[in-house]
Amino acid sequence: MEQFLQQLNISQREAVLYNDGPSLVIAGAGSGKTRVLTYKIAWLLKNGIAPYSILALTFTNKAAREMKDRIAQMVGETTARYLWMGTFHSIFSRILRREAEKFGYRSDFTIYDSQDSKNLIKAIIKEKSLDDNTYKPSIVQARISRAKNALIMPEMYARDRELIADDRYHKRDRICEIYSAYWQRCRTSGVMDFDDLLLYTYMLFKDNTDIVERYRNQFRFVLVDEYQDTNPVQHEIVKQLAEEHHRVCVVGDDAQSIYSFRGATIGNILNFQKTYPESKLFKLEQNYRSTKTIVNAANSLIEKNKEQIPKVVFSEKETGEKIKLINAYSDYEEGYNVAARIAEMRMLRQYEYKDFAILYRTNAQSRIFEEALRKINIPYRIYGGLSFYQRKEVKDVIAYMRLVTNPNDEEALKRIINYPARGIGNTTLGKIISVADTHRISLWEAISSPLDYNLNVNSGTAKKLEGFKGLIESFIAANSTHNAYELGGEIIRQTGMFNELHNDRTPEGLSRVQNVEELINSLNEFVSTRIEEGREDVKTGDFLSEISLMTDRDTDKDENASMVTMMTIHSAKGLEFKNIFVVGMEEDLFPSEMCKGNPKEIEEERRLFYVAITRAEENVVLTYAKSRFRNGQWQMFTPSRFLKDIHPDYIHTSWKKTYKKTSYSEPEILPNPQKLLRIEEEKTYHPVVRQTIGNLSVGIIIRHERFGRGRILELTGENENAKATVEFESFGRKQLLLKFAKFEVVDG
DNA sequence: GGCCGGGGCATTTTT
DNA sequence: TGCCCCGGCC
Repeated sequence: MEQFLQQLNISQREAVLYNDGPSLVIAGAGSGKTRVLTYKIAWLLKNGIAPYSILALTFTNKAAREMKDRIAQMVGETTARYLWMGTFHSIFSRILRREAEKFGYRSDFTIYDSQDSKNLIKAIIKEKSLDDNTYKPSIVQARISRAKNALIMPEMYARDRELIADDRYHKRDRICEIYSAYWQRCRTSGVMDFDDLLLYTYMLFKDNTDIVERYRNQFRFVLVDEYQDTNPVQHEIVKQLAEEHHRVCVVGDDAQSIYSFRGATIGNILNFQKTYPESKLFKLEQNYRSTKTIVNAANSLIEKNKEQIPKVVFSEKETGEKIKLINAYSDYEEGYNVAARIAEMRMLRQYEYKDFAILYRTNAQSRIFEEALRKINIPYRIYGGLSFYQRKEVKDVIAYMRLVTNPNDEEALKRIINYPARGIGNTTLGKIISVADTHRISLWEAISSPLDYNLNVNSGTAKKLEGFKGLIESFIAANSTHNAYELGGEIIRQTGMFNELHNDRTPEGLSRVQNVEELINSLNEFVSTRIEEGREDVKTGDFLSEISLMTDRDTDKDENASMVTMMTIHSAKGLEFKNIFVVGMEEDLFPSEMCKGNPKEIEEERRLFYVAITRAEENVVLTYAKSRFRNGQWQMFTPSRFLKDIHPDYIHTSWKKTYKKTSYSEPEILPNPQKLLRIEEEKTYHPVVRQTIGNLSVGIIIRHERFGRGRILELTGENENAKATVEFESFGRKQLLLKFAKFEVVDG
């Protein structure tokens, strides 16, 4: 136990050990924030606190998973698995499913992603014959989302003077009406959008004393990561849960709050001590990531912000090199400079490609760097863009699965009612929507009983609708006998999607086939993992509730591949690289033009710059161009005001260093990076032998079909229930049900 | 129902 | 400039 605490510095240890009341842990960049959280949880567990009485909330699945894995290593998988650890959205959707009937939902409600929400909003705007230029779906969506995050229901919106006045000022005074219709439609469809998952949780707790009491009693400790990014609902829910015992620990860094545009309120962390007057404040100020120069430069920058919790981040690492500033005449040249610099640093100082990241303010900037890197054969990887689950063909299959789980799901139904084409066009769909709207029923109900609701279509169309209905019903029936993987296969075959996709021989068509195959594979993996863990029925609904809250970032595997990383600064938060290039350091680009004249937003941009710099361990290179081609025309730019915010002592300006083109070999075009990404690990085939407990003993090495090499730590149970606890080299500790587990013995 | 072309437009996006 | 969305046409 003592040794365990030795691994922490004094302030980390104090933060870990204080658990009697509310605490605020202000964790400077690179100061071991996650470490404090994991050790705190491990400490509680080692002191006999039951895992299910600890609630730990994060913002990404990845963060939750990584933390859980680390805790599992410290206290064992069997304990860690019962922790309530996950994203706000996944934890609360779990609670909402349990309590669904309390607020008029079914426990198998489906979830709209942002695109679904936007589509529905767009549809409502159209149905109301509003001009979609004044009522831009994205703006309306943002406004509704903002309202939900601020606990404002439609009827409250209508009474809110400020909101109404603001909408009127922008000539959008019917937003409130759209909001109300959107709310109603989601309810009729039995779906929730991301914001609903939080809002309904809040209402559930507010309106049902017995329920909130139950969870308050269960969650004796509440921990929240990245508190600077919470919005008002999240803040309120945490308050509801910690109401009685006040054992709440929030961790974050106000200097890294960069999501206010999505409704995050930095005030939550700034005012935490007012919310909980008896709270203790812990500051983690030692940065273990970066050189002194980088930390000092970042400090000198963030000093320029007014609103912040005072702290002095310091580094005990070497001084390191100054930050480099490179200018260029054009964006094209900027790209060239960066590529050349990377090549040079790699050659001269033995860096690998994966030690570099290029960070930019907007995704549009990536192209020029892609080209530049490609020309001199530097492998790269771009984050951002369309995620796997957002691809059309993947969403189509998932839409069927959603409809099976919840036939009332409007957006899922609209998506596939005529895909693959079955002669149900927009006219028919329009009629269905209008009938459904007048009777306040779902589209599915309108289709199911066309006569009851006077759905006025000709007999041919009626037949087609019946056929569609029959198809979905057959899937629903199959869902009770088939697992998620089997049903997935049924869906792509029975609908004709399989054939349709395979007939398309174009490269795009092939990639669509691949994507659908990947989805089916992941279904297979999902099902078999759970069966191995001893679960019996693994249904489509289980799969959906997991993946609807997942993003691409959770899927990617090949983190070892040595490539230069390119991404927006926003998506770089939480990551670290040896060398960071922050590019496009120009006024109107960074800080963004949109922030002009708004000091609060400029401060947020400055925090964004702070995040960018503090990603670096060893070197920071800042670049800017005097002109760039943007929005179809050449524009002149001046250097960003943020460059002057860094104390000049920490910057070395290397004006216009010219790299001779001849010093690099002739451009050989690299394969398309998308392809590079797709190259899968070479799969070696291992004969799969079903094992019984008799063949195994503690200590032997096995190779599992998916988890790879691992050592058996424990064997329990007999026959049908025989289980092995295995410590895998790259997947950590797992429990396998021998009846299903696929592995071979490597070393007896 | 699918394809083509014109017009409008153009931050950031953990779920 | 390039992408996306919509509407018109076959």
